[in-house]
Amino acid sequence: MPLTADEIERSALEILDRYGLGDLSMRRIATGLGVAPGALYWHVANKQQLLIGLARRIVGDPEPLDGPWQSAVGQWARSLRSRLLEHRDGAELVASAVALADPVDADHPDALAPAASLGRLLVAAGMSAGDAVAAADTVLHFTLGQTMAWQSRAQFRELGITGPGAVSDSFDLGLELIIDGMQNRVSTTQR
Amino acid sequence: MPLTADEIERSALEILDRYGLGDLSMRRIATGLGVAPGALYWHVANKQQLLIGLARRIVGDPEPLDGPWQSAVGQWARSLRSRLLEHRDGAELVASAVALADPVDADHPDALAPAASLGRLLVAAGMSAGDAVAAADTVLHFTLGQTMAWQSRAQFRELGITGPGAVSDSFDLGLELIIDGMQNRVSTTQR
DNA sequence: ACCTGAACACCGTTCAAGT
DNA sequence: ACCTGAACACCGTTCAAGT
Repeated sequence: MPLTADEIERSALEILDRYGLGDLSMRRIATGLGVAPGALYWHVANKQQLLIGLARRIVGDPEPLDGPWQSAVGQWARSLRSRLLEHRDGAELVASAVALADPVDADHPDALAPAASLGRLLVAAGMSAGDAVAAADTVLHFTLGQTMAWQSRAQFRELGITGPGAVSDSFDLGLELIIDGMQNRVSTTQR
Repeated sequence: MPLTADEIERSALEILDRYGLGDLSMRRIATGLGVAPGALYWHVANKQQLLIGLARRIVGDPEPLDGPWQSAVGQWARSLRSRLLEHRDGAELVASAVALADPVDADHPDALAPAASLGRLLVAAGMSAGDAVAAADTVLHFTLGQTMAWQSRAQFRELGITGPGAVSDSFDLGLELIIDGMQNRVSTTQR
């Protein structure tokens, strides 16, 4: 039976997890599927689009967020972070896909815009639309960047290039700091 | 007269600015210098190290920061941002170099750690060492991520793939939000 | 010491031709 | 409709051999 885009993406994710982003080539995916390299291009436009598809899979659907907005923001960020950490080079892949897929707004529901749900939550909590977008972007970029650095350090450690001993994980500290900063926007804007 | 590492880096920066990160290959740099590809490897360990060197050049030396800490933090971030925007794909290049060069701490003064000076400033302003590292990292990752997304959107726009009209620049909003969040850490820790 | 020539082991992508 | 074979135009890196 014929190849499908879904099969290609699943196979690509396996290579990513086992060998890393640097070894994720179209030719390797094709070999893994027992197919000629050119065959992939019947199902997938090009490598960039394939990577965006992988990023979408890694990020997944937004969790339902409950409780007061402060803890919902924390939940959102920690959930994104843990999804990124489930795959080798997950943060790096998603960070560049977010930039590439960027036309990120409203009318383009297909965009890779994980912060959209967070933005809506912040509006519901009392933020202006502009502040909510900026605040959601802040949490998103912080999470992607911090996780990317953390993950690449972790991979160095696995290779024994230990560098400085356990760099304490400052993710939660940074996250709280951002949530604190949001407080003003919510209470200021609320009537 | 012989080639130097400095010459190679300068030549690489020109290619970056004119053709972008995707076209920045060792072979192209060599051609630009009128030299065989292998010649570069006498002066530079490999492409990764060369990219880290470029990132160091782009980031440059820390500006002297003055005034109250709140405005110094703003200065720091805006200065980093404008340096990233001076080069095509500057944010993307520096973001990945920061992750790659990571063993980022103390004893390794050669690391690409632009947030170090910011961390010292925050300690001087009254933060604990741990909070200062986390806060500086937050500003750094936010700045890299936001600028990377902004820059790639800007490049799409140049190609006419306009996507959504002028997405308003939420950099300053996000930055203020983070600075607000820092306030608590400074005043809480201060005696 | 510094560089060339030439090779090795790869890439992404296209496209006629087959089934 | 879906895939193969084969090509095109590239990569990063190594290393004997030259000067």
